[in-house]
Amino acid sequence: MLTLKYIQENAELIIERLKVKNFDASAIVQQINEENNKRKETQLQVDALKAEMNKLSKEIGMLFKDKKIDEANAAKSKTAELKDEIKALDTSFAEIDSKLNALLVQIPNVPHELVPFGKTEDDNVEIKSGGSMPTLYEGNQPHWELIQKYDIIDFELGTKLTGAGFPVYKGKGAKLQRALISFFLDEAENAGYNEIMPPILVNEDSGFGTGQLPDKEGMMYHATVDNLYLVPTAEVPVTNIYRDVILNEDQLPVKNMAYTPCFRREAGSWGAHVRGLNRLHQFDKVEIVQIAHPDKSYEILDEMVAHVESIINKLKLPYRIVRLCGGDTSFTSAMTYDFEVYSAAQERWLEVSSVSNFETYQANRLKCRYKGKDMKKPELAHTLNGSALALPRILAALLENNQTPDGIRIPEVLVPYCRFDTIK
RNA sequence: GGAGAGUUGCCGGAGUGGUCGAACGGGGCAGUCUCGAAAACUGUUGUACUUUCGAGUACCGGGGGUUCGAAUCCCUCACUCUCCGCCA
Repeated sequence: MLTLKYIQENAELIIERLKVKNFDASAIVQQINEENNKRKETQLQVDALKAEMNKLSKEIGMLFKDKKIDEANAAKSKTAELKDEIKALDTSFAEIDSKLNALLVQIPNVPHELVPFGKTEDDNVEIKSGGSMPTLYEGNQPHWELIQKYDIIDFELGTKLTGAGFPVYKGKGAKLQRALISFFLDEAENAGYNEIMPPILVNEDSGFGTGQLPDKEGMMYHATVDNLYLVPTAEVPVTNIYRDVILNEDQLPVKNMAYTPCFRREAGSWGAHVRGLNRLHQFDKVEIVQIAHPDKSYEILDEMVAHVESIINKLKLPYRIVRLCGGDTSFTSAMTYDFEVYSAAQERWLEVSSVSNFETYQANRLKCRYKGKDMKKPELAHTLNGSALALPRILAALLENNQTPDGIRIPEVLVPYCRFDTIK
């Protein structure tokens, strides 16, 4: 969420910029100002009363010490009224405070000035493309047919064991998953990221810290007996490592990566565009996460984009990078780049990575701060994350784009990991 | 799952009803000394909100309660440790 201070100092700018996200913030900003004024007023009163109470209590203590019991008891009787007043004001302060908080979490992150206006993905701006389009042979097939043909991924078996959207990877399909995960982790390691293997169940506080809770509760699987949530992305546990942490300025940037399975309930529709591997309830992903100095975060965003691009290049997939328009940029993000790879048999672009700078928006919820030598107070850090990469759609594109009448060719970089070069 | 003991600042650790945001030790930072360093000595060292910029308020695992007054007493939840049980 945005900080109160920032909202107060930049109300006009926020309202103007959020139009890019098609969000009218004017009413909420006004309500926030009103609540905040009430809050200040109440705090002023309650603090004064408490100060008086503290003073009285000390005096009573002294009187008892001096054995002036009667005087002490007289003073005691005076406190009752004060106590009631304090209690009442404390209650209304808490109410105002939670109202204010509820308002604050409703304002999306302010988009960066480069984020274009727009409502849907059609308004995203392509900033780069690369790789060469494959020309497939006559009779090529989409991946959902290929996986059956070579018996490497079994959706029906997954349905038997769990339900729709939980595929079973078999034989070379399973090995290919393992190979991709190892390859992605090694690439991230070479780029200076520290490997983390986090829990894949998280508590409520963590869900709140990265913004999945309270609003997007429906996206996560909930283990209700223990009140834990299955992670929708490694971003949640890995970013929450820094919840309530004050880092030293010289520790920045913190570069972590993690492989986890990801679980998404995805209540949305199921149709032609979400066939096969295009949308799953459980999938694998390697995530890169950075905690950055505010002055460096956009430089770092570019670095992260370059990292993802290098991986896709090594896999020799045709891709394009788009800067998301306001309408497509998520609630919490200030700027997001999406990577799409071309799926030749489906003849469409598949989103395989999303790299975002959240600036201080997540950090404010997390209370993730840094402090430098010459700083009086800690400041909020910037958080960034990106998929590097999500497996299923990469796999779909690899299978489709590399199919030949004699089988599916494995990209060279993966062969040492797979220890086979063709799926026949 | 059963029984018991705990949770205090950057770390260790004292504090069982009042002057405690908290002894003492370590660490960090600044200074003295030194060509420099070490040692020694001196000082300093949490976060948040409010502020008429003097200060005020809150925080000793979380929440609630008792009391004029709670780190300290009570309730509750979470976590940690020890023993028993179970177990990859």
